[in-house]
Amino acid sequence: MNKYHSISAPVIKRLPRYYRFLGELMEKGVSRISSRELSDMMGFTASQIRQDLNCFGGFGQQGYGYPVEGLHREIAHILGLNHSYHAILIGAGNLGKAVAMHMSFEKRGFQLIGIFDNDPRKVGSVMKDISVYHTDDLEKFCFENHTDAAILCLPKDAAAAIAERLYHLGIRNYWNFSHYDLSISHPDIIVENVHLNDSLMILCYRMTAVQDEDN
Amino acid sequence: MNKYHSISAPVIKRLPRYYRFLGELMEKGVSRISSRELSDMMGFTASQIRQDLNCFGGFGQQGYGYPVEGLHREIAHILGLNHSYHAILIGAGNLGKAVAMHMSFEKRGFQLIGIFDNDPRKVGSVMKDISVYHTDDLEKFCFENHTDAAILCLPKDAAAAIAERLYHLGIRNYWNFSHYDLSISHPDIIVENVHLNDSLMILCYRMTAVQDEDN
DNA sequence: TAGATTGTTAATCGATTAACAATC
DNA sequence: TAGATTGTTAATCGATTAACAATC
Repeated sequence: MNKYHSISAPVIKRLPRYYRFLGELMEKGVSRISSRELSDMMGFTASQIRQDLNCFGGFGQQGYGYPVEGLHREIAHILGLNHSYHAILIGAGNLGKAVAMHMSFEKRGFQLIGIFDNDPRKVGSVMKDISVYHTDDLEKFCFENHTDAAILCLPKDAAAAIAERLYHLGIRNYWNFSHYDLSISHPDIIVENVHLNDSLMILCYRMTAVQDEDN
Repeated sequence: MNKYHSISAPVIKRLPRYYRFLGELMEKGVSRISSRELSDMMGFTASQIRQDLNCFGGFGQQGYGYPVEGLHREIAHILGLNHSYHAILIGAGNLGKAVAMHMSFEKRGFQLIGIFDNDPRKVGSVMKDISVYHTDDLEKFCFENHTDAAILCLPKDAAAAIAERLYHLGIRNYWNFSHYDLSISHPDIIVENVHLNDSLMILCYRMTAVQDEDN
């Protein structure tokens, strides 16, 4: 059984933010911090910060606060950043290329081990030391290389078919940039979605809502 | 006063998803749908769907359901997708290029009117019919062109200084891909964050949590 | 009219905030 | 010891779900 049994989604979503702020504090040479000070920095209440951290253990010390470096390390461990999950990326278009080049996978618990595309002009090239293979070779590659997760950077129509093949290959973890809804067909998979369109529409809504207010 | 006064964040976040599913139903030629059927498709409860929609008005009909096309159009309007907000994009690296090329801004209430970068090799080029300018010309451009929003696709260190300049130019709406926390300094701005690192870490957490469970 | 399904109120559930005793 | 701040329980707040009357 997971030692952090059934942590609620809102708490988990805040963990990376804690991790980020603690990292910044470390860079600034701050060695200890109280929930109150963190609260001022981050915009969460001090109470919430203490509640969140206590889901995982008592990392602080009464009358003193939290040790910045220790807490940073603890959260890294909670997030599982010490892992090196093998990930493949499907779709080497603009978005796939950006994800491959831009992300520090190693710092986030992953290692990118292969990139796939069905454009013959891209196949055989190398991005960030990683070879681009043809999607036809997906099965071959996955038999030869243990693969933990797939990153989907392809259009919706292509995503459905590829997802089916990946599932069949035993891959159960997905970072999904496509607009295809993975979790509908297979309930036993873990999907983290990045829906850029949704995000942009939410910005549009908020801009519009404020404008209406002014009238 | 906004006619959709104080809609809660969870409801707003679900709107783009409704919009997406209704669009798919339209493509399939479905003309009406009940909250129950939508519930099965989308994984929300029927009750929640009815509650959500009723925040904005009674779009359904008892005994019949919701008209797919009408509801789709209504949600587009609620989201403000009929607008054409002028947006500029700062940072034409891999990520910025992907965002510029990949997104259908027009369908999401925006129009991309300029791209900025400080790399002289990029300045003067054209991406998707949009010119790339030097960041030095930001002020000049914004004086000459009405600008509603800025898309930040640059590294954290650069983001802080640029954000300050943009704020000074009167830009209050941001789609932020950088790891710089905009909202801290200026509380009067609207920021929609896309934190890819956070998203990847959450995937890592969930993969790790499941693994621990198995032991 | 009878069946279906919404709109809406009431009940439940969960997350956040407040308060304070424990303790460094 | 006195002051500060955590860990934790209790109170509040808000979101989701259930139920059902209204009505197409």
